[in-house]
Amino acid sequence: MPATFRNHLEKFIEINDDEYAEISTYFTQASVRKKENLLEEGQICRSHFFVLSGCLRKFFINDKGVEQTTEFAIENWWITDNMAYERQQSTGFFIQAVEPSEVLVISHDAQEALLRNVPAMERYFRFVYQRAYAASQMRIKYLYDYSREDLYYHFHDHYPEFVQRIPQYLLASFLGFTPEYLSEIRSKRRS
Amino acid sequence: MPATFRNHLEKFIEINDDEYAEISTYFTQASVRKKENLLEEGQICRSHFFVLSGCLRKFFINDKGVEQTTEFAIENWWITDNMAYERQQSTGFFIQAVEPSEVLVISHDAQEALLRNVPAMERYFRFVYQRAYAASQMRIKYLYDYSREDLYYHFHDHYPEFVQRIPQYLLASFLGFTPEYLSEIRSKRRS
DNA sequence: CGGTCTCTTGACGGAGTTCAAAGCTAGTGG
DNA sequence: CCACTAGCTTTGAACTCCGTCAAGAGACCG
Repeated sequence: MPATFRNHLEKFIEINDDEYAEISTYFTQASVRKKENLLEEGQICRSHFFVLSGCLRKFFINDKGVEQTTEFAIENWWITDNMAYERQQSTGFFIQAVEPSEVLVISHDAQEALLRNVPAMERYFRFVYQRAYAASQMRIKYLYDYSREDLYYHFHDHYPEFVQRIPQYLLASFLGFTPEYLSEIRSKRRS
Repeated sequence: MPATFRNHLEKFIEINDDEYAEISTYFTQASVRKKENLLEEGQICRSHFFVLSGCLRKFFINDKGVEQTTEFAIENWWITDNMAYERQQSTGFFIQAVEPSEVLVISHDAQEALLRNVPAMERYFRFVYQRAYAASQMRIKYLYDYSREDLYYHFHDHYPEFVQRIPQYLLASFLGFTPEYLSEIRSKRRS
């Protein structure tokens, strides 16, 4: 496994060479092409993905047949359908590469074993979920607090490099409105 | 500390009497009256609350001066402003008792020490945050997928005892719309 | 170059908000 | 135990944000 993952782990926990060697045995690595799916609606959600490079998104298809993006994952983020993963049930989501990406993959069984056998990883994942939960709570606050227009400007100012990186229609999908309305917002400020 | 907390812990981890005795030393217990605040906007968020009985809610006040409820916590749920708690920063939220409640309180410092000294609690909190994160993700999905009316019926069918328990205007606030609109929705079905 | 994918523009419609006022309910004190 | 008040819920009218639909203009890739 690439050194970037070890560096990432060491931001949270201390590990020695032996431990890292053991941790490595639980993961596999995969390359995904743009638009390739790592998870599809109806499948059992067996894997948890860690993004080494590139960008993934999670989306579902609503009753009008429109893709609704609920999450992006870039370098050093974990992504899966956590509810379906935890219960090993079928998912309502797709996980797709927005860019060509490199990911680490761990199966649910492997993750359980890893947590049992390497206690430091309990601590690591406690941090990961704690931060993810806190971020998710703030996201919910913004969804309540901001208008669609405000959401766009907030995201635009907070993650400018991200707005550069992904197409507008995915950004609109993530922010919960239509590409047409995003276009309207952008034209307002230009004038 | 009441046995209900030990029962709750033992759904996730195994602990013996000595461990439970140690765990107990990190917590204090508090009674809160209806409408009493456990946290107020502008304060440093120092505590994490576990609800033994009763019901708490978390809300913020938006730019129009309206209270927006983002979360309820009933028996066996944890609640705090996780982002502010983690960073020991000032919060933008209030946490208030909806009903007379009994809570366990742990400070940030105490929680850190507890996690260091009782490894089983790393595992416990990993579970807690993992589930909370998964639930939060599903909540976000619903916010994207459902109309306000659908949100009401979804909540109504999924947590009927909860709809009984809390006043309508808090439910409207939690679902992200006005009491007037909730009233309109309800009158539709009655006819 | 040709075709498909992405972004823009404008007209119209509908879900949900705002404001105001009146009815209802529940807690409180006398 | 009743009466009063404050807080909660309902109703209706006007308004706004944002979605839908349709059509055109760029832009990217083979």
